[in-house]
Amino acid sequence: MNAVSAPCPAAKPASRREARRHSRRETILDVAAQWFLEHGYDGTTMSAIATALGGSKGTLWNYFPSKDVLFAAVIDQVTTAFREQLLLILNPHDETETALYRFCGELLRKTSSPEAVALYRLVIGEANRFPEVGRIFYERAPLQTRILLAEYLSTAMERGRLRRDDPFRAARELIGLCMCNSHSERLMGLRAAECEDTVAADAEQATRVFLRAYAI
Amino acid sequence: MNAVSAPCPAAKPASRREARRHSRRETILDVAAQWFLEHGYDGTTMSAIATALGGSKGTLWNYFPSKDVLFAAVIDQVTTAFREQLLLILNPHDETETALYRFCGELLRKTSSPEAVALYRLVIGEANRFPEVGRIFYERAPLQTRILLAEYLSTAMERGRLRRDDPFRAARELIGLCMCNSHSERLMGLRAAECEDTVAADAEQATRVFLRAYAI
DNA sequence: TGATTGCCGTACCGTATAGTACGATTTTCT
DNA sequence: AGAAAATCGTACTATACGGTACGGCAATCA
Repeated sequence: MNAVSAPCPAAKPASRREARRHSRRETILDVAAQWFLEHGYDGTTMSAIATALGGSKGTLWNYFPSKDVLFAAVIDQVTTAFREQLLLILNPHDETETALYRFCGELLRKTSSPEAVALYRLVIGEANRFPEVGRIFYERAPLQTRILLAEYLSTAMERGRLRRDDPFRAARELIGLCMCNSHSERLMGLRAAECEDTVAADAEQATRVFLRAYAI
Repeated sequence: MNAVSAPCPAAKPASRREARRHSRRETILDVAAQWFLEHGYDGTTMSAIATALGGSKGTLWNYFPSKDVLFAAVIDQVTTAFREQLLLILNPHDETETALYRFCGELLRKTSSPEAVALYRLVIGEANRFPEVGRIFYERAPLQTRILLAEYLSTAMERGRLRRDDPFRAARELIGLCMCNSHSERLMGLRAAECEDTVAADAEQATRVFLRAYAI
């Protein structure tokens, strides 16, 4: 068992310096993330980040040896945060329709937030220059979501609630039915935020079509 | 009626100079398109384009007054070309299943080509800096495809081949079922080109699920 | 053929930016 | 308290890039 509320692995004795250094690093990552997400890689300058930090450039380079490295660290942190924020509810005690409907709603709300859209844009836009970035993001967020849903669908198929089929493929299809509504339009900047009514309607429609195709 | 094979509106008398100028402009657009698609906006320099042209920078600025304007012109040209290349077959005399299957296959082949992927990336990555670009691309390519499919579906519904429902929404769903298979993975750089077998399998699966959901 | 127009090559300007250097100052460790 | 580490502010280097200027050469036009 780990000690309770030990956020840091290997539990460094947390000398004052170490703690300060750690929190400073987090602050830098937060500020940098804001800039990268809002202005893209080239639109973000190290000087701007340093200024926004209220610190000097020397300090910035003390923590990250180059812009590339800082960017990679930001993507790492942001995708982790995104995955954690994307933990989705799939209550096995709910009616299948209800469970899926709620899942779709959550998925839509979270992937249509301005931050999520900015992250998608950044990852896709820099996929050429930083091939790692695409993989990291994909494996942390969309793939995890799909696995989670596939497990649920698998159980539902075994219990006779859904027609038996490849659950991993079915998961992809339900997610596709959700996202097809507006995700790419949003990525291209054609839609602002989504209102709750639209989300509910889209989630309901996706669930309905999916259930028709996978009825027993 | 327009004159036959008059590619240029207002049919300039095509003095030698005018013709030369026109073709030069096309060449510039082609070269610039290659660079922008492969390296992105910031990764492309005007000097590089000029060198690739075999010409000088002065000439480049003679045709386009700034990098922004050149980029906009490139997007305009490339999206137009993409739309034309995306004209899809929907033969009303085929069996519904066959028509849709062929449509899906074509759609997949065309949207998964390296050039198409590069274009999607460019548009999405620069959606912040060039808000126009997203709209232009969307209205020319994805929206046209969707309208085309919706018209076909509408007819099929009227003829009793498919369950009556909103054809425009149904079109979005079929396209979503196609694209969900691999499009976003490709945008993030996780897949290379697609082999024909995969395309066929994906098209078949999308058609099957769609038809189950929209059976009469 | 003579005037015009466009193109090439190259040098140049101004600016922006990643990254460095360094001395002064503050914070932390022992 | 005194040593060590981190931070700050600022000035600086090197480079890259968008865009301009200009003199000479080739194609085009009338």
